[in-house]
Amino acid sequence: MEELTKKQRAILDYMKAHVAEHTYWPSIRDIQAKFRFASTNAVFGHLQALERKGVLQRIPGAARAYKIVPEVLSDTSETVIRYEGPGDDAIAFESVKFAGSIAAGFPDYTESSGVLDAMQVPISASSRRRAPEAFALRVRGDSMIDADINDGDTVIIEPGSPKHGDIVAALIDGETTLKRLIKQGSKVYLKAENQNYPDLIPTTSLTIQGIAKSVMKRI
Amino acid sequence: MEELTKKQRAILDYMKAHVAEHTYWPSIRDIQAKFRFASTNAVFGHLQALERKGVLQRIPGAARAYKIVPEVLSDTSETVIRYEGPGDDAIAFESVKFAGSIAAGFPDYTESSGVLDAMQVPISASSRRRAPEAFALRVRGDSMIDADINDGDTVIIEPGSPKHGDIVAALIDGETTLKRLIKQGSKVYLKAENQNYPDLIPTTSLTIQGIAKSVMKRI
DNA sequence: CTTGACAGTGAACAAGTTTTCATAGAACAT
DNA sequence: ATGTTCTATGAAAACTTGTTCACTGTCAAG
Repeated sequence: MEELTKKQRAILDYMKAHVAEHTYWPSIRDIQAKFRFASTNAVFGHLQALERKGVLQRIPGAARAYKIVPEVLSDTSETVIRYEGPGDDAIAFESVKFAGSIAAGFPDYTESSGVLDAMQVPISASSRRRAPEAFALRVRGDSMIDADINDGDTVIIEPGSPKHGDIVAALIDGETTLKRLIKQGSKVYLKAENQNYPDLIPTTSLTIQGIAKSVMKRI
Repeated sequence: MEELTKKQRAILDYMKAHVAEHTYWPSIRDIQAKFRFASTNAVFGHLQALERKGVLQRIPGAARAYKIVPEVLSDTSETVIRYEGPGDDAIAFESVKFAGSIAAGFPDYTESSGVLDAMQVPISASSRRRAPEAFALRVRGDSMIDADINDGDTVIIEPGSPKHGDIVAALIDGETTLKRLIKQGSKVYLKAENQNYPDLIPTTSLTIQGIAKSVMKRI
């Protein structure tokens, strides 16, 4: 996989975050405005690059229509969580969506062939202790084993303002990961609950998608 | 909340499914094609109705851009599990009855069979499709701590034929308890996952209410 | 019978959006 | 020096999409 440039990375992150927040993709003009481009074609070029590099799939001619190609993990694979729904195969739903989240985002999705690891998938609210925008994620990797969150577990994420020490789902450098949030003065970074993993210092941007409120384990 | 007509429900479901599958919303013409409308305005009217009834929120001026208003389960609903319909609907989360608490320590009476609450769990948490009779129990006591099931946890119980070694919710001597099921030849008894607790040998009868498939913990 | 709500057709329009074309500076390897 | 790649501008073309308008039919309530 070709490396992404910083700008491409940032644009991809923005697109993912946009879907996570709004449940629909940004238009080229939305991206243009966000990054203060003077021309839509600047964005267009980046999108072409992202598609050429295989991380983004555009639907020709359709507005606000994309698919995310799951990013390949490096050997030092961090714990990456994948949204319950818009996953590749494993689980019914998405999304959100969706979470896929779409699905997605959004309430009530299952099963998805498309992958979208930035889509919020609200659980239909019935329980009073869960926010309507909560969504579920499946955990991959073992970077949180000291917090007793293991590979294959399902984590329920709720949006909100994270405090120091909260375990959060965060979008950092293009990957969604589950880590403990550390706030030290002006410094903010992510910490794995596993001695073998280094801290994650955000280089470009850090987007907190929600706080892990509970974890579900298969017996 | 106003009732949705059949067509409106179908369109809303289609839209949700579309997002779940593609990660982006359908255009009006996509919907038109799906339902064989001769005019886009037919769809337009339905979308207006969906928005007026408060289940869908359109983003003015933006293409393929919507938000779903989470549908709240009615309190009077006796339905325990919501399944995805045959192709039309796709639901990621199903709700299970909350059947009170269960003693993981010394046997204790269950709080009758009264349903206290309904919680929603991801389908993936246990099997791909949960048995319709699944229910949730809150754990009290510490007799299963070696199996990492602690006081305050919530376990999802599914009816079924328990195998040796399964953790089961059992009615023994008139009390419901959570223990590991041991089958040794003709002998069947319950074993706590805590050295401080003795085995439970059934004196009169032993009724297995279900198998614990997954456990949910607050973080 | 009439009224009104609901559902739909068919055509056209306006805005949103993607895509193409022409051009150009900066960084960089050859 | 020279060509290539990446990034970007500016404008326009082409297509997609949401929206509006005029009109028709159905069905139940008044």
